[in-house]
Amino acid sequence: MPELPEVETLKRSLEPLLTGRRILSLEMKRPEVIKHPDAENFAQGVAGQRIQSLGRRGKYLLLYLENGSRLLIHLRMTGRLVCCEEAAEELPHTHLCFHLENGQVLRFSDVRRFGGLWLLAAGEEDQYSGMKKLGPEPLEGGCCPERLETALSRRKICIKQGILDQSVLAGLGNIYADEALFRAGIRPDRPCSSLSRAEWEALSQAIPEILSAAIRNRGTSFSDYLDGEGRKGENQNCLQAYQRGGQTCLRCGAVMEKTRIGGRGTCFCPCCQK
DNA sequence: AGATGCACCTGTATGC
DNA sequence: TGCATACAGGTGCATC
Repeated sequence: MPELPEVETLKRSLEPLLTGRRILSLEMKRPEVIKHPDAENFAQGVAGQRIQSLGRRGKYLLLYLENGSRLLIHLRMTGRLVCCEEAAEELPHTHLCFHLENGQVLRFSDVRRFGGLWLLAAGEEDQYSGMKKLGPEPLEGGCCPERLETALSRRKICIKQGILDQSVLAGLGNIYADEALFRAGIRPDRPCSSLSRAEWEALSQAIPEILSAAIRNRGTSFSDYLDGEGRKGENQNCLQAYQRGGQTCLRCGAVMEKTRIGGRGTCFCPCCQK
C-alpha cells in the first residue's frame, strides 16, 4: 500500500520521465476513477498541457501543468502509475492512459479502484480531495514532539490510530505506523493520553527515521507497489514489525504479537514495546 | 467535535 | 474440486 515513502519514490522516478513532457490526449477506460471535475472536462483540461514539475503532499502525487492547473493522484491501496513506451504491455486493471509526446504513455492502473484523480484549475481552491485536511509533512519539520503531544494527548484514541490520522501528520499508513512504534518502543494500543514526554520525543524521532530509511530503500513492495518505471522497492526486506506477528522479534527474540487496532492488522513486540 | 462503524473494491488464502 | 468466507487497509461518510 503506497504511503509517503512509496509516493516520494514514485515522484522521484517519474520526475525525469515526465518533466517538460506534453500530454497529447487522455484515454479513459474507466472514467469513474476521475473524481473532479467530470471526466469530459478532466480530459479536455489535461490535453495539450505540458507537465512543468512534480510534487508530493502526504500520499498525494501532484503534477503541475503549464497553465497553472494541478493534477492530484492518490493511489490508495493498489493504485499504480507507470510511464513506459506505448508498445509496452499494459498492466491488468489499467483505467487511464495519458498519451505523451515521443511515443510514451503514463498509465494509471488500480485493481480495487479505490484510487482517484482530481484536476484543479489555476487558482481553484481544493474543496474536493482530502488533501486540504492534511497535517504537516513529517520530513519537513512537522513531527516535533511538542506538536504531536499537543495534537494527540487529549484524544481518546490509542497511539497507533493517532499517528495514522492524516490531519495530525500527513503520509503515515499501516506499515510505517507499526514500524515507527516498534522503533520508538511503544505499544500500539497505548492510549494517547498515557505517553510520557520522553515517549513523545522517541516517537517524533522514530517517524522521520523510519520514513527516510524507507525512501532510501525505494519503498516497500509488499504486494502491489511499483515505482514509475514498474520496479519494486527493497524496503520489504528491512521491516521489523509489519506483518511479523508470530515470528521472533529481530531485536530481542520474543514472539511478536498480532492484533487489530481500528480495524487494521497490527504487529508489535510485547517485550520491546512498553 | 470526536469516536465508531461501514462502504467502497477485488485478489488471495483458508476452511469445509 | 468447488464454494463460501475472511482478510488486506486508505479514506469519506453517516451516525451517535
